[in-house]
Amino acid sequence: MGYHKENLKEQLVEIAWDICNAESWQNVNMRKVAKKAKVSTTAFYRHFKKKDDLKAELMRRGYELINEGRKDVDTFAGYGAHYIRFGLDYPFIYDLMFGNTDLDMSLYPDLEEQSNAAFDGVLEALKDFMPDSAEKDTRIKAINIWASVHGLVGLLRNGDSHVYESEDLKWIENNLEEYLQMTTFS
Amino acid sequence: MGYHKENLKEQLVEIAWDICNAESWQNVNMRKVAKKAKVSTTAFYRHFKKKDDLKAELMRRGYELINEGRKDVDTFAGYGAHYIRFGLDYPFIYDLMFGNTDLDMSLYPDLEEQSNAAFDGVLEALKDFMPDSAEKDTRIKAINIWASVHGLVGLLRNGDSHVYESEDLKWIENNLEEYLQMTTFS
DNA sequence: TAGACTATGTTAACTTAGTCAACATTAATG
DNA sequence: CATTAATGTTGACTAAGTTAACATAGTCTA
Repeated sequence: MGYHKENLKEQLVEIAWDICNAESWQNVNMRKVAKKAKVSTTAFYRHFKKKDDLKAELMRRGYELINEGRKDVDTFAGYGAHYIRFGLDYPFIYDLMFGNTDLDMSLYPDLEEQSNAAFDGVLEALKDFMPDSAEKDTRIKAINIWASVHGLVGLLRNGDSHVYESEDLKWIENNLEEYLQMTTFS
Repeated sequence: MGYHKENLKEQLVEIAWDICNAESWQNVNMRKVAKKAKVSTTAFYRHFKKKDDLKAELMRRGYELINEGRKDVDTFAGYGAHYIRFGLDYPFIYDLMFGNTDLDMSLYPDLEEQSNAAFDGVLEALKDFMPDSAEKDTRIKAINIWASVHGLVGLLRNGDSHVYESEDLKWIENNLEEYLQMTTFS
């Protein structure tokens, strides 16, 4: 309980992650985070330059988590399902990662790296899956899959509208692999 | 130049639209909007309950714009391209509409209506396009298209990453219809 | 080991932004 | 014309990000 904390930076990130994960990034603010860590509001600024740095770090960890998890996946559809489940399991972290255009990723190389790794994963897996396909076709396909996976998460999360809340979305959610087969390799 | 303005509410919305469209919603704030309209900061509150109401109105207009435009489209792929182009032509309005989970649409029925209309459009068009398909398959397909269209806009906008900024994205952007044919009806 | 340099925390305060309350003025209505 | 409703303004409050000045702890070297 000294004046200096054990590993404050890590603590702050974890607290912020927890709040963001539970309540969305909008509910993460310096004063709240600091209070939970039992330090002054501004202690944060000894470890980060600005709040955006914290955001970037949360995003980076999100990608890291996705990238780790996918090592266990073998089928391609299972792969897509893995991404979708991440979006459903960590909805607010997911928002931060993909619903966000205002952060300049090039300012955060570590983040950019994880982000690229995530997409590369799709591409590699797809190459294995359809080895005979022309290089370009494979890449276009990968883009399409990436795109539709992310779009789908959005739909699955917004069950409020007339059309989406139909049986269909529930069916899709419970049959992700089959859905991906259907739509990707029809 | 009286104390009362001609149609202040409309003016405020238009100013906000312009700022948002040019610089993103983050750069829209009451003081700036009020200044451009040459009224006091708080005049806004005579016409809206809170800032979110303004956001909802911009979103609603975005959907309206999309829904109007699609009446001119006939081919199905052209239809998808129409959505994608909207995302590219009005990137920040698009962000507001689709990169946003924190607004409870059910609080804004007019907005919800336009939003539903947008999705219904996809569904109807698809039914026309593949009339022989089973009802459910059509709906699933519509969801997939909706999802991938939105995901694609995100990719097309983030040309910063290694993988995305490849030729592929440029090719897709210039050949939206072909891309949609390729990936949707392969 | 003393002194000095660096890292890490704290306090107070500044700034921007959303919003409200009290008051002022114009418009509308009986 | 008098009252009321609508619309604007001023001033102020609050929340939140951030900075500057100061304080303490840890480290490293003479």
